[in-house]
Amino acid sequence: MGIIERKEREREEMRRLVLDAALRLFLENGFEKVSIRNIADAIEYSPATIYLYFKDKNELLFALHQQGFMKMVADFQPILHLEKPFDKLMAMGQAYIRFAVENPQLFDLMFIMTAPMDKLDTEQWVEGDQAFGLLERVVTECMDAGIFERQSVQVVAMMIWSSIHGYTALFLRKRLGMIPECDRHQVMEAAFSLFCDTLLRGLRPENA
Amino acid sequence: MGIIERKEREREEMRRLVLDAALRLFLENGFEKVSIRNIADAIEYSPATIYLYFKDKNELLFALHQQGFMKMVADFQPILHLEKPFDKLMAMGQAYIRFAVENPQLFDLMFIMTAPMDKLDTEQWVEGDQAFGLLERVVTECMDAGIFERQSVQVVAMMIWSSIHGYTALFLRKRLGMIPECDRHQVMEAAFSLFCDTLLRGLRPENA
DNA sequence: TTGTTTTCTGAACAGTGTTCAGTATGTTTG
DNA sequence: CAAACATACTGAACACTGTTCAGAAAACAA
Repeated sequence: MGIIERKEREREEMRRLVLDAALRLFLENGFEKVSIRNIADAIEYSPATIYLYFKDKNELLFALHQQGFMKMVADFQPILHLEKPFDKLMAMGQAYIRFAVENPQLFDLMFIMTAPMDKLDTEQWVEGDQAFGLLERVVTECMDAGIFERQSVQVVAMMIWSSIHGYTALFLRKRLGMIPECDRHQVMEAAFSLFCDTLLRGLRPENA
Repeated sequence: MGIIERKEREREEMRRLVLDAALRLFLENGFEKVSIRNIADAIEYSPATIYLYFKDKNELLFALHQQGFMKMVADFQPILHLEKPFDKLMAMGQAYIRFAVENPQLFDLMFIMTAPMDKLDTEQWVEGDQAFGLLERVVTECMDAGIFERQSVQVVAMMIWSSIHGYTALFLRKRLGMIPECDRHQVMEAAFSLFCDTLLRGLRPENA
């Protein structure tokens, strides 16, 4: 009786249909301007149907947030094959920023919007955990290579992630109005590069 | 003819009445759950009346965002009288984080939400400019005191602000799920303190 | 073909931001 | 003082939103 398996498959296809349409609309029009009714129209179903496959809008957003993480992890993959640990670290920072600039809506969903996070609350955030794990691994490599002084990997990774995230969050939410439009890109790059230098100098072992 | 002046004053009082009620409701119930109608009910006016004093909801949010900056600048005032420049810098960082934790709604409005920012767009963001100026001044003092190597004040200030902002933004938007609840506070503090040390070591003049 | 289960939908509910004609109030002028 | 004007306010409506649910339609089982 493969019939229940086919049903399961059809169910998954329907979820995909909804998610693909939703993502397309979100990327086209931004989040504020896309409603359940819009998505339903796009796939030619009734709005009520969507609620047969997603508990509510937040669950739909959370599914897209997961998709965003899959894309991000895929984007990061090539970096992990670089040789020098510190180059890896810098490349990851740049990739993070680039991901945010090129996929602002996804990034928003992944790291800024509250909505998709409301459903899990105190529960473990596996997507974030996985991505953070990547960073921790590279930090560990930097320590193993003697580039960073040995100390809590978690704390160092946290500091680095926060710093990179800060730039991107402020940029995406248009909080860089104090820097003239024309200089902005330059200042951002300079600040990133300064951060890398500062890390290198500030975290290196004392006897180096 | 002080009559038009009185009208002007009454107009300002009405704006205050709306803003005070709005802020109270926002702090009580969060942003998502407060509507123009709620605010109108609270001050016992019709919803339409609010539109005589604010162009739309975004303008109201922007006014509250300004109020948030006034509070923040006031909170920062005592710090500016500290003696050692680097102590000032650290105190500012801590004050920024503390402000965010103690006034999450205001902070949201000031630095995260897109809504209040939509109205000015490319225009100058005077509130942010002013606050950023405070930071730039302290960074300059650190350079003058020989604690930091001389370089672009703007870039250094940018780097520091971004880093501190990163922590708070991730924390407020519940993106620290990979750190167990119990350790979180500890890790955050450790990361902040590590950042201060890293700055000190990474930005000090070469010959020191 | 009948009965049962699953999948879907129209219509409604309670809410949102916003507009506007019309009323009520306050101010100025003849 | 009364008429004319200006300002302040509101009820009702518009076009939306997320969400629910009784009942129609389709798919499956006997």
